[in-house]
Amino acid sequence: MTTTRRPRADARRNYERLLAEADAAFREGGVESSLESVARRAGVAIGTLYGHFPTRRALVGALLRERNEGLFELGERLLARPEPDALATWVRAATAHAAAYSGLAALLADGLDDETSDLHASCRRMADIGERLVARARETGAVRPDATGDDVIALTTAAASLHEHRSAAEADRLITLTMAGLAVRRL
Amino acid sequence: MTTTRRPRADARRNYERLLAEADAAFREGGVESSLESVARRAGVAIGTLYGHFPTRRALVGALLRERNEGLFELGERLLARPEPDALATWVRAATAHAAAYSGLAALLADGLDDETSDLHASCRRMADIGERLVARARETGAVRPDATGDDVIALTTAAASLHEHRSAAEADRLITLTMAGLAVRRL
DNA sequence: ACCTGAACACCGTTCAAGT
DNA sequence: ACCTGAACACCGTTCAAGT
Repeated sequence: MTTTRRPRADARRNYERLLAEADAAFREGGVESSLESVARRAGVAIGTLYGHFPTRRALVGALLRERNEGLFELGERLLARPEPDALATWVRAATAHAAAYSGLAALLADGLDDETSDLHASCRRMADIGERLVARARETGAVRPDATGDDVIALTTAAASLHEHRSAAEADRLITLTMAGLAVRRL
Repeated sequence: MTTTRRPRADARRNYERLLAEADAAFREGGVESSLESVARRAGVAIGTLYGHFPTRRALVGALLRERNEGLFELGERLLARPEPDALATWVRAATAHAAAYSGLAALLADGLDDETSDLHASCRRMADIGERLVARARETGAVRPDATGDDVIALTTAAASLHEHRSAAEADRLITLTMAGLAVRRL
Protein backbone atom coordinates (compact mmCIF):
# COMPACT_ATOMS: atom_id res chain seq x y z
CA MET A 1 0.00 0.00 0.00
CA THR A 2 1.64 3.20 -1.18
CA THR A 3 1.10 6.39 0.73
CA THR A 4 1.42 9.68 -1.08
CA ARG A 5 3.98 11.45 1.01
CA ARG A 6 3.47 15.08 1.91
CA PRO A 7 6.01 17.04 -0.12
CA ARG A 8 8.60 19.19 1.53
CA ALA A 9 7.33 22.69 2.17
CA ASP A 10 9.88 24.42 -0.07
CA ALA A 11 9.24 21.92 -2.87
CA ARG A 12 5.54 22.61 -2.73
CA ARG A 13 6.14 26.37 -2.74
CA ASN A 14 8.48 26.12 -5.72
CA TYR A 15 5.99 23.99 -7.58
CA GLU A 16 3.25 26.54 -7.05
CA ARG A 17 5.41 29.50 -7.97
CA LEU A 18 6.59 27.77 -11.12
CA LEU A 19 3.02 27.09 -12.16
CA ALA A 20 1.95 30.67 -11.49
CA GLU A 21 4.87 32.20 -13.37
CA ALA A 22 4.57 29.75 -16.24
CA ASP A 23 0.92 30.69 -16.59
CA ALA A 24 1.82 34.38 -16.69
CA ALA A 25 4.68 33.87 -19.14
CA PHE A 26 2.63 31.61 -21.43
CA ARG A 27 -0.25 34.07 -21.44
CA GLU A 28 2.10 36.81 -22.53
CA GLY A 29 4.45 35.01 -24.87
CA GLY A 30 2.82 31.71 -25.69
CA VAL A 31 3.60 28.18 -24.74
CA GLU A 32 7.07 28.30 -26.29
CA SER A 33 8.31 30.99 -23.90
CA SER A 34 11.77 30.31 -22.57
CA LEU A 35 11.84 27.96 -19.60
CA GLU A 36 14.85 29.79 -18.23
CA SER A 37 12.77 32.93 -18.00
CA VAL A 38 10.01 31.03 -16.20
CA ALA A 39 12.51 29.73 -13.65
CA ARG A 40 13.98 33.21 -13.26
CA ARG A 41 10.56 34.74 -12.68
CA ALA A 42 9.79 32.06 -10.12
CA GLY A 43 13.08 32.71 -8.35
CA VAL A 44 14.40 29.16 -8.67
CA ALA A 45 17.30 27.58 -10.50
CA ILE A 46 16.62 26.03 -13.89
CA GLY A 47 17.28 22.56 -12.48
CA THR A 48 14.40 23.01 -10.07
CA LEU A 49 12.01 23.60 -12.93
CA TYR A 50 13.22 20.42 -14.63
CA GLY A 51 12.93 18.58 -11.35
CA HIS A 52 9.23 19.36 -11.13
CA PHE A 53 8.41 19.32 -14.84
CA PRO A 54 10.69 17.08 -16.89
CA THR A 55 9.31 18.37 -20.19
CA ARG A 56 7.64 21.52 -21.43
CA ARG A 57 4.52 19.52 -22.12
CA ALA A 58 4.46 18.24 -18.56
CA LEU A 59 4.40 21.86 -17.43
CA VAL A 60 1.63 22.72 -19.88
CA GLY A 61 -0.27 19.63 -18.79
CA ALA A 62 -0.07 20.68 -15.15
CA LEU A 63 -1.30 24.16 -16.04
CA LEU A 64 -4.24 22.68 -17.90
CA ARG A 65 -5.33 20.22 -15.23
CA GLU A 66 -8.14 22.26 -13.69
CA ARG A 67 -9.27 23.70 -16.98
CA ASN A 68 -9.40 20.18 -18.38
CA GLU A 69 -11.61 18.94 -15.60
CA GLY A 70 -14.10 21.72 -16.24
CA LEU A 71 -14.15 20.88 -19.92
CA PHE A 72 -14.66 17.17 -19.37
CA GLU A 73 -17.49 17.85 -16.93
CA LEU A 74 -19.20 19.95 -19.56
CA GLY A 75 -18.76 17.15 -22.07
CA GLU A 76 -20.25 14.52 -19.77
CA ARG A 77 -23.13 16.83 -18.91
CA LEU A 78 -23.89 17.37 -22.59
CA LEU A 79 -23.85 13.61 -23.11
CA ALA A 80 -26.03 12.92 -20.10
CA ARG A 81 -28.72 15.51 -20.77
CA PRO A 82 -29.08 15.89 -24.54
CA GLU A 83 -29.89 19.30 -25.91
CA PRO A 84 -30.18 20.41 -29.54
CA ASP A 85 -26.97 22.45 -29.80
CA ALA A 86 -24.84 20.09 -27.73
CA LEU A 87 -22.26 19.52 -30.45
CA ALA A 88 -21.82 23.23 -31.23
CA THR A 89 -21.56 24.02 -27.52
CA TRP A 90 -18.87 21.40 -27.16
CA VAL A 91 -16.90 22.59 -30.19
CA ARG A 92 -16.90 26.15 -28.90
CA ALA A 93 -15.82 25.12 -25.42
CA ALA A 94 -13.06 22.83 -26.71
CA THR A 95 -11.84 25.57 -29.03
CA ALA A 96 -11.69 28.10 -26.22
CA HIS A 97 -9.73 25.56 -24.20
CA ALA A 98 -7.25 24.91 -27.00
CA ALA A 99 -6.76 28.64 -27.44
CA ALA A 100 -5.92 29.33 -23.79
CA TYR A 101 -2.27 30.00 -24.70
CA SER A 102 -0.85 30.76 -28.08
CA GLY A 103 0.89 27.70 -29.43
CA LEU A 104 -1.32 25.38 -27.41
CA ALA A 105 -3.51 24.38 -30.35
CA ALA A 106 -0.47 22.97 -32.14
CA LEU A 107 0.65 21.11 -29.01
CA LEU A 108 -2.77 19.52 -28.59
CA ALA A 109 -3.15 18.68 -32.26
CA ASP A 110 0.21 16.92 -32.17
CA GLY A 111 -0.49 15.35 -28.77
CA LEU A 112 -3.43 13.36 -30.04
CA ASP A 113 -1.24 11.08 -32.17
CA ASP A 114 1.89 11.24 -30.04
CA GLU A 115 1.71 8.72 -27.24
CA THR A 116 4.86 10.11 -25.66
CA SER A 117 3.23 13.51 -25.17
CA ASP A 118 2.22 14.38 -21.62
CA LEU A 119 -0.91 15.82 -23.20
CA HIS A 120 -1.86 12.62 -24.98
CA ALA A 121 -4.33 11.30 -22.42
CA SER A 122 -6.32 14.51 -22.19
CA CYS A 123 -6.31 14.89 -25.96
CA ARG A 124 -7.75 11.41 -26.26
CA ARG A 125 -10.39 12.21 -23.73
CA MET A 126 -11.40 15.32 -25.66
CA ALA A 127 -11.49 13.33 -28.89
CA ASP A 128 -13.61 10.67 -27.23
CA ILE A 129 -16.22 13.13 -26.00
CA GLY A 130 -16.37 14.76 -29.43
CA GLU A 131 -16.84 11.41 -31.05
CA ARG A 132 -19.71 10.39 -28.78
CA LEU A 133 -21.42 13.74 -29.28
CA VAL A 134 -21.17 13.55 -33.05
CA ALA A 135 -22.40 9.96 -33.02
CA ARG A 136 -25.54 11.02 -31.23
CA ALA A 137 -26.04 13.98 -33.56
CA ARG A 138 -25.71 11.58 -36.48
CA GLU A 139 -28.41 9.32 -35.05
CA THR A 140 -30.70 12.29 -34.46
CA GLY A 141 -30.14 13.41 -38.01
CA ALA A 142 -28.77 16.71 -36.72
CA VAL A 143 -25.62 16.23 -38.80
CA ARG A 144 -24.90 14.48 -42.08
CA PRO A 145 -24.44 10.72 -41.89
CA ASP A 146 -20.76 10.87 -42.86
CA ALA A 147 -19.80 13.19 -40.02
CA THR A 148 -17.04 11.74 -37.82
CA GLY A 149 -15.12 12.44 -34.68
CA ASP A 150 -12.20 13.50 -36.85
CA ASP A 151 -14.34 16.30 -38.21
CA VAL A 152 -14.82 17.57 -34.68
CA ILE A 153 -11.10 17.38 -33.91
CA ALA A 154 -10.23 19.10 -37.16
CA LEU A 155 -12.69 21.91 -36.59
CA THR A 156 -11.59 22.41 -33.01
CA THR A 157 -7.88 22.59 -33.67
CA ALA A 158 -8.37 24.66 -36.81
CA ALA A 159 -10.55 27.18 -34.99
CA ALA A 160 -8.11 27.42 -32.09
CA SER A 161 -5.28 28.10 -34.48
CA LEU A 162 -7.35 30.82 -36.15
CA HIS A 163 -8.08 32.33 -32.76
CA GLU A 164 -4.33 32.59 -32.24
CA HIS A 165 -3.20 33.78 -35.65
CA ARG A 166 -6.20 35.73 -36.91
CA SER A 167 -8.94 36.61 -34.40
CA ALA A 168 -11.62 35.23 -32.14
CA ALA A 169 -14.20 36.47 -34.63
CA GLU A 170 -12.75 34.48 -37.52
CA ALA A 171 -12.48 31.41 -35.31
CA ASP A 172 -16.10 31.68 -34.32
CA ARG A 173 -17.17 32.28 -37.88
CA LEU A 174 -15.37 29.13 -39.06
CA ILE A 175 -17.26 27.15 -36.44
CA THR A 176 -20.57 28.60 -37.59
CA LEU A 177 -19.87 27.84 -41.24
CA THR A 178 -18.55 24.33 -40.63
CA MET A 179 -21.43 23.47 -38.34
CA ALA A 180 -23.77 24.63 -41.11
CA GLY A 181 -21.90 22.38 -43.51
CA LEU A 182 -22.23 19.47 -41.11
CA ALA A 183 -25.96 20.09 -40.83
CA VAL A 184 -26.51 19.59 -44.56
CA ARG A 185 -28.27 16.27 -44.67
CA ARG A 186 -28.34 15.45 -48.33
CA LEU A 187 -24.86 14.50 -49.59
CA MET B 1 17.53 55.75 -64.94
CA THR B 2 18.68 52.91 -62.71
CA THR B 3 20.37 49.94 -64.23
CA THR B 4 20.20 46.62 -62.42
CA ARG B 5 23.83 45.67 -62.14
CA ARG B 6 24.90 42.10 -62.85
CA PRO B 7 25.81 40.56 -59.48
CA ARG B 8 29.24 39.16 -58.84
CA ALA B 9 29.50 35.54 -59.86
CA ASP B 10 30.25 34.20 -56.37
CA ALA B 11 27.41 36.26 -54.93
CA ARG B 12 24.97 34.81 -57.38
CA ARG B 13 26.20 31.30 -56.69
CA ASN B 14 25.88 31.79 -52.93
CA TYR B 15 22.39 33.19 -53.35
CA GLU B 16 21.31 30.16 -55.34
CA ARG B 17 22.90 27.66 -52.99
CA LEU B 18 21.31 29.35 -50.00
CA LEU B 19 17.90 29.16 -51.64
CA ALA B 20 18.34 25.51 -52.55
CA GLU B 21 19.53 24.48 -49.10
CA ALA B 22 16.89 26.57 -47.35
CA ASP B 23 14.24 24.85 -49.42
CA ALA B 24 15.60 21.45 -48.46
CA ALA B 25 15.94 22.36 -44.80
CA PHE B 26 12.48 23.92 -44.61
CA ARG B 27 10.90 20.91 -46.30
CA GLU B 28 12.48 18.66 -43.70
CA GLY B 29 12.25 20.74 -40.57
CA GLY B 30 9.82 23.53 -41.27
CA VAL B 31 10.26 27.20 -41.77
CA GLU B 32 11.76 27.70 -38.31
CA SER B 33 14.80 25.53 -39.05
CA SER B 34 18.04 27.03 -37.82
CA LEU B 35 19.54 29.57 -40.20
CA GLU B 36 23.01 28.55 -39.07
CA SER B 37 22.31 25.06 -40.36
CA VAL B 38 21.10 26.47 -43.68
CA ALA B 39 24.32 28.48 -44.06
CA ARG B 40 26.37 25.43 -43.10
CA ARG B 41 24.60 23.26 -45.66
CA ALA B 42 25.18 25.92 -48.31
CA GLY B 43 28.86 26.12 -47.37
CA VAL B 44 28.85 29.84 -46.58
CA ALA B 45 29.39 31.85 -43.41
CA ILE B 46 26.34 32.94 -41.47
CA GLY B 47 27.00 36.58 -42.35
CA THR B 48 26.62 35.72 -46.03
CA LEU B 49 23.14 34.40 -45.41
CA TYR B 50 22.19 37.60 -43.60
CA GLY B 51 23.77 39.65 -46.40
CA HIS B 52 21.42 38.09 -48.93
CA PHE B 53 18.38 37.65 -46.71
CA PRO B 54 18.18 40.15 -43.84
CA THR B 55 15.27 38.32 -42.18
CA ARG B 56 13.92 34.80 -42.12
CA ARG B 57 10.80 36.04 -43.81
CA ALA B 58 12.82 37.56 -46.63
CA LEU B 59 14.30 34.12 -47.22
CA VAL B 60 10.88 32.49 -47.14
CA GLY B 61 9.56 35.19 -49.47
CA ALA B 62 12.33 34.51 -51.97
CA LEU B 63 11.60 30.77 -51.83
CA LEU B 64 7.94 31.44 -52.49
CA ARG B 65 8.40 33.82 -55.42
CA GLU B 66 7.84 31.34 -58.26
CA ARG B 67 5.17 29.44 -56.42
CA ASN B 68 3.39 32.72 -55.74
CA GLU B 69 3.37 33.69 -59.39
CA GLY B 70 1.75 30.41 -60.34
CA LEU B 71 -0.88 30.90 -57.68
CA PHE B 72 -1.70 34.44 -58.73
CA GLU B 73 -1.97 33.37 -62.35
CA LEU B 74 -4.49 30.73 -61.35
CA GLY B 75 -6.44 33.37 -59.43
CA GLU B 76 -6.55 35.77 -62.35
CA ARG B 77 -7.54 32.99 -64.69
CA LEU B 78 -10.42 31.99 -62.41
CA LEU B 79 -11.54 35.60 -62.28
CA ALA B 80 -11.28 36.06 -66.04
CA ARG B 81 -13.07 32.90 -67.11
CA PRO B 82 -15.76 32.16 -64.51
CA GLU B 83 -16.52 28.56 -63.74
CA PRO B 84 -18.87 27.09 -61.14
CA ASP B 85 -16.30 25.79 -58.66
CA ALA B 86 -13.91 28.73 -58.98
CA LEU B 87 -13.97 29.60 -55.28
CA ALA B 88 -13.37 26.03 -54.12
CA THR B 89 -10.58 25.62 -56.65
CA TRP B 90 -8.96 28.79 -55.34
CA VAL B 91 -9.28 27.78 -51.70
CA ARG B 92 -7.67 24.42 -52.37
CA ALA B 93 -4.81 25.96 -54.33
CA ALA B 94 -4.18 28.66 -51.74
CA THR B 95 -4.25 26.06 -48.97
CA ALA B 96 -1.73 23.87 -50.77
CA HIS B 97 0.46 26.94 -51.18
CA ALA B 98 0.25 27.86 -47.51
CA ALA B 99 1.12 24.29 -46.56
CA ALA B 100 4.28 24.11 -48.66
CA TYR B 101 6.46 24.18 -45.53
CA SER B 102 5.40 23.47 -41.99
CA GLY B 103 5.11 26.71 -40.08
CA LEU B 104 4.35 28.65 -43.25
CA ALA B 105 0.61 28.91 -42.58
CA ALA B 106 1.32 30.79 -39.35
CA LEU B 107 3.80 33.10 -41.10
CA LEU B 108 1.28 33.94 -43.81
CA ALA B 109 -1.60 34.38 -41.38
CA ASP B 110 0.49 36.83 -39.37
CA GLY B 111 1.90 38.49 -42.49
CA LEU B 112 -1.48 39.69 -43.64
CA ASP B 113 -1.79 42.20 -40.80
CA ASP B 114 1.90 42.88 -40.31
CA GLU B 115 3.09 45.53 -42.73
CA THR B 116 6.69 44.98 -41.70
CA SER B 117 6.57 41.36 -42.87
CA ASP B 118 8.35 40.60 -46.13
CA LEU B 119 5.39 38.40 -46.89
CA HIS B 120 2.83 41.15 -46.44
CA ALA B 121 2.46 42.13 -50.11
CA SER B 122 1.89 38.60 -51.35
CA CYS B 123 -0.52 37.91 -48.47
CA ARG B 124 -2.52 40.96 -49.49
CA ARG B 125 -2.57 39.82 -53.05
CA MET B 126 -3.89 36.42 -52.01
CA ALA B 127 -6.52 38.06 -49.85
CA ASP B 128 -7.53 40.35 -52.69
CA ILE B 129 -8.06 37.50 -55.13
CA GLY B 130 -10.08 35.58 -52.55
CA GLU B 131 -12.22 38.62 -51.92
CA ARG B 132 -13.00 39.17 -55.58
CA LEU B 133 -13.83 35.52 -56.07
CA VAL B 134 -16.18 35.43 -53.09
CA ALA B 135 -17.83 38.67 -54.24
CA ARG B 136 -18.67 37.10 -57.55
CA ALA B 137 -19.92 33.92 -55.92
CA ARG B 138 -22.13 36.08 -53.70
CA GLU B 139 -23.63 37.83 -56.72
CA THR B 140 -24.24 34.51 -58.45
CA GLY B 141 -25.94 33.23 -55.34
CA ALA B 142 -23.40 30.42 -55.16
CA VAL B 143 -22.61 31.38 -51.56
CA ARG B 144 -24.64 32.96 -48.78
CA PRO B 145 -24.98 36.74 -48.90
CA ASP B 146 -22.95 37.31 -45.74
CA ALA B 147 -19.87 35.49 -47.05
CA THR B 148 -16.75 37.68 -46.97
CA GLY B 149 -13.13 37.68 -48.00
CA ASP B 150 -12.24 37.08 -44.36
CA ASP B 151 -14.09 33.79 -44.53
CA VAL B 152 -11.82 32.74 -47.37
CA ILE B 153 -8.68 33.80 -45.50
CA ALA B 154 -9.85 32.03 -42.37
CA LEU B 155 -10.64 28.82 -44.19
CA THR B 156 -7.36 28.86 -46.09
CA THR B 157 -5.09 29.43 -43.12
CA ALA B 158 -7.08 27.05 -40.95
CA ALA B 159 -6.91 24.28 -43.54
CA ALA B 160 -3.17 24.82 -44.08
CA SER B 161 -2.58 24.56 -40.36
CA LEU B 162 -4.60 21.34 -40.27
CA HIS B 163 -2.55 19.99 -43.14
CA GLU B 164 0.54 20.57 -41.04
CA HIS B 165 -0.64 19.37 -37.65
CA ARG B 166 -3.21 16.73 -38.54
CA SER B 167 -3.34 15.50 -42.14
CA ALA B 168 -4.06 16.45 -45.72
CA ALA B 169 -7.30 14.49 -45.46
CA GLU B 170 -8.61 16.50 -42.52
CA ALA B 171 -7.60 19.74 -44.23
CA ASP B 172 -9.50 18.77 -47.33
CA ARG B 173 -12.49 17.67 -45.35
CA LEU B 174 -12.65 21.01 -43.53
CA ILE B 175 -12.69 22.76 -46.89
CA THR B 176 -15.52 20.54 -48.10
CA LEU B 177 -17.60 21.12 -44.98
CA THR B 178 -17.02 24.86 -44.86
CA MET B 179 -17.75 25.27 -48.54
CA ALA B 180 -21.01 23.41 -47.93
CA GLY B 181 -21.74 25.82 -45.08
CA LEU B 182 -21.01 28.77 -47.33
CA ALA B 183 -23.37 27.38 -49.94
CA VAL B 184 -26.34 27.41 -47.57
CA ARG B 185 -28.40 30.28 -48.92
CA ARG B 186 -31.03 30.71 -46.26
CA LEU B 187 -29.54 32.30 -43.14
C1' DA C 1 30.79 44.55 -53.50
C1' DC C 2 30.80 40.79 -51.04
C1' DC C 3 32.49 37.34 -47.66
C1' DT C 4 34.23 35.72 -43.16
C1' DG C 5 33.85 34.45 -38.56
C1' DA C 6 34.43 36.23 -33.92
C1' DA C 7 31.55 38.37 -30.53
C1' DC C 8 27.52 38.99 -27.82
C1' DA C 9 23.38 37.56 -25.78
C1' DC C 10 20.47 34.04 -25.24
C1' DC C 11 18.39 29.16 -24.75
C1' DG C 12 17.43 23.71 -23.67
C1' DT C 13 18.95 20.10 -20.95
C1' DT C 14 21.83 17.38 -17.82
C1' DC C 15 24.11 16.24 -13.70
C1' DA C 16 27.65 16.49 -9.89
C1' DA C 17 27.72 18.70 -5.72
C1' DG C 18 25.52 20.56 -2.01
C1' DT C 19 21.91 20.95 2.07
C1' DA D 1 14.36 14.71 -0.98
C1' DC D 2 15.19 18.57 -3.16
C1' DC D 3 17.92 22.56 -4.86
C1' DT D 4 21.79 24.86 -7.18
C1' DG D 5 24.27 26.39 -11.00
C1' DA D 6 28.12 25.17 -13.93
C1' DA D 7 28.74 22.72 -18.19
C1' DC D 8 27.76 21.49 -22.84
C1' DA D 9 25.81 22.18 -27.22
C1' DC D 10 23.32 25.04 -29.81
C1' DC D 11 21.13 29.40 -31.93
C1' DG D 12 19.98 34.59 -33.81
C1' DT D 13 22.10 38.64 -35.12
C1' DT D 14 25.68 42.17 -35.80
C1' DC D 15 29.80 44.07 -37.49
C1' DA D 16 34.93 44.92 -37.99
C1' DA D 17 38.19 43.10 -40.86
C1' DG D 18 39.47 41.13 -44.95
C1' DT D 19 39.59 40.27 -50.35
